[in-house]
Amino acid sequence: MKVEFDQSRPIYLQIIEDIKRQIATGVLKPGDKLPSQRDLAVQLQVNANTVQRAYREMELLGIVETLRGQGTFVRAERSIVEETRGDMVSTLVEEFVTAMQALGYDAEAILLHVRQKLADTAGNGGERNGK
Amino acid sequence: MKVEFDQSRPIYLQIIEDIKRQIATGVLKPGDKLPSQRDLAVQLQVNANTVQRAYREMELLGIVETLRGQGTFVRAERSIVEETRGDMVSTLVEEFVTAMQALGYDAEAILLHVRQKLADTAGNGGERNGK
DNA sequence: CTTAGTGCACTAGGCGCCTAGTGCACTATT
DNA sequence: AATAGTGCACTAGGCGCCTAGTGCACTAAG
Repeated sequence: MKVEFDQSRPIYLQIIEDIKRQIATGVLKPGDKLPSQRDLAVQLQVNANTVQRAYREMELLGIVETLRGQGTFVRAERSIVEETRGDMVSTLVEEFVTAMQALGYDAEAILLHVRQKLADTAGNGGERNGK
Repeated sequence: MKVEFDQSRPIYLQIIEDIKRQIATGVLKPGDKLPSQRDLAVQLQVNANTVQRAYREMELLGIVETLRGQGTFVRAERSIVEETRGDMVSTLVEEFVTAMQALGYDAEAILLHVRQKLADTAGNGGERNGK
């Protein structure tokens, strides 16, 4: 697995975001078992304590559930999955639009840039199945 | 001035981003004098050394120019201003689109969300003068 | 020359993130 | 009972960011 972490942000937060994304996209489903703290630590080439911290935080967030001696599992009922997904999207869009407006772009200009980027991506093998 | 800093990221980086944004949007123009390190520190309620670090970094980036004993000035010739602006937008759009795709959204869905957000913002007193 | 404003270098310490290592409690399997 | 896998707590240390404070060199204005 890839180990790319943004050097300027806490790793444990990035681990949480990654797992939340996997839950939101259905890669991880309710009831699924997460890798053990030790395993994920090896996989991400990170210290076990860092993974431990990420898992603990997610437990407090109600995203996962821990069974001592057995492992950590995706707790999310349907509603929570969708809520998580919704929250992530809202935050993303919110921050993007705000930042673009702060740079002086109006609605049209923002949409234009997004369309352009999407067109580029579609061209470069970044083919996405249309569902 | 407001002092809101993202707790999870280095303050000196956020100071740099803010100033780059001001340059990109024309709030700060080539030749303009930045606040002195001490003044900005007071203004942002941050230690002078933190501002010092931000200024030093920007000097290395070629964004500003320092005249010992006089102050720090926006160095950017036209070309650099536009380049800075372009870089910031590219990065923003790139990261936004990538993140949305990682969440499983296709082009249409992404555009829809952006349009929706823009519509909201336009409605809520977030009125932007049409230049 | 004196004074004020500036950039800049330096020391010292607090705090959070991360690493490293150890040990214990619990569960499931054998 | 023994073993392996798990979550979890604890200690110790390194490092980066930030704060706090001081002093020096340079520039401009009086």
